[in-house]
Amino acid sequence: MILKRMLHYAPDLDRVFQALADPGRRHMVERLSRGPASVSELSKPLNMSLTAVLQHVQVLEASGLIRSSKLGRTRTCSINTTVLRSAEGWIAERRTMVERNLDRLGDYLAETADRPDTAADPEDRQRPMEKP
Amino acid sequence: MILKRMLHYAPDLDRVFQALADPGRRHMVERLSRGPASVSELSKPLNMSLTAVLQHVQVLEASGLIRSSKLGRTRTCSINTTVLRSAEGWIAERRTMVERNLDRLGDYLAETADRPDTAADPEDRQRPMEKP
DNA sequence: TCGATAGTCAAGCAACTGGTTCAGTATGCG
DNA sequence: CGCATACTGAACCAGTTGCTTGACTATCGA
Repeated sequence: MILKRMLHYAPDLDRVFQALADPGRRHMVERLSRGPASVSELSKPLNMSLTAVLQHVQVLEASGLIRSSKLGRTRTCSINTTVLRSAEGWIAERRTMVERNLDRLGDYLAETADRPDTAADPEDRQRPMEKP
Repeated sequence: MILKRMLHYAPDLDRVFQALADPGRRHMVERLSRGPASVSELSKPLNMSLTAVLQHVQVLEASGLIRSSKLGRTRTCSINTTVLRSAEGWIAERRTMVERNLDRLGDYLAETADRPDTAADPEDRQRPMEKP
């Protein structure tokens, strides 16, 4: 087992989310999630110059989302699941935190309710301060 | 602010990931994941003008990640878990796709291996085309 | 060897971003 | 009332992004 770098490396979420914010780049990630591909393969469905596609590849690679290596004249790109997982993890942590707090609020409301005619749908608890 | 109704909307991943790409905005999301907050509360740890914070709030709200409503003179922001979940879902789908394909590749390699001295660490299968 | 293929580099450009300041408006409170 | 709070709007500005074109290098295959 190779324990090289990135064992406890803080992935650069700025760059990762920035990379995912472009539809063309998401398209590339989607394509690469089905297996490795060359730069020109990635460019085919994308209606832009190869130069532009290469720039997107560089953005994705700088974010760590993909890796690439050149063999002969073709550069082959593939996805790095680690970074994908860490972006997913950041969102998941915040989401579960929100849900946990909403549940607690729900419990609190249930406990202190004298008149139980209040809303019970958890989604409705997201705007708890809208009425005077 | 942006009162656009997005009821059965396809969440705009461009805007969502773009919103998450800024550390200040992620800080706000993190804060809001612990409960609703006003704009000036959000601004406190952020070392920038209130105007700037408000602009970030507008970006987050346009992405659907947060909602806000004004009561008296204070605007209270809260997180929308739905959009958070859809961003998480997009990443998760790609990640599981990658992992599924890596597993299939692993199985294939295991089946066709005459000499079983090849690497077994799944992470190493991410660069499968580096040899002629 | 020659031409097609695959990528790379550099420069330029319009649009977008993330901040600022200044000048408001509306509300809460003593 | 009068002052502080909390936000809002408009204008401006430097830096970044997402492309483009044109010139160039390197490799593959007949």
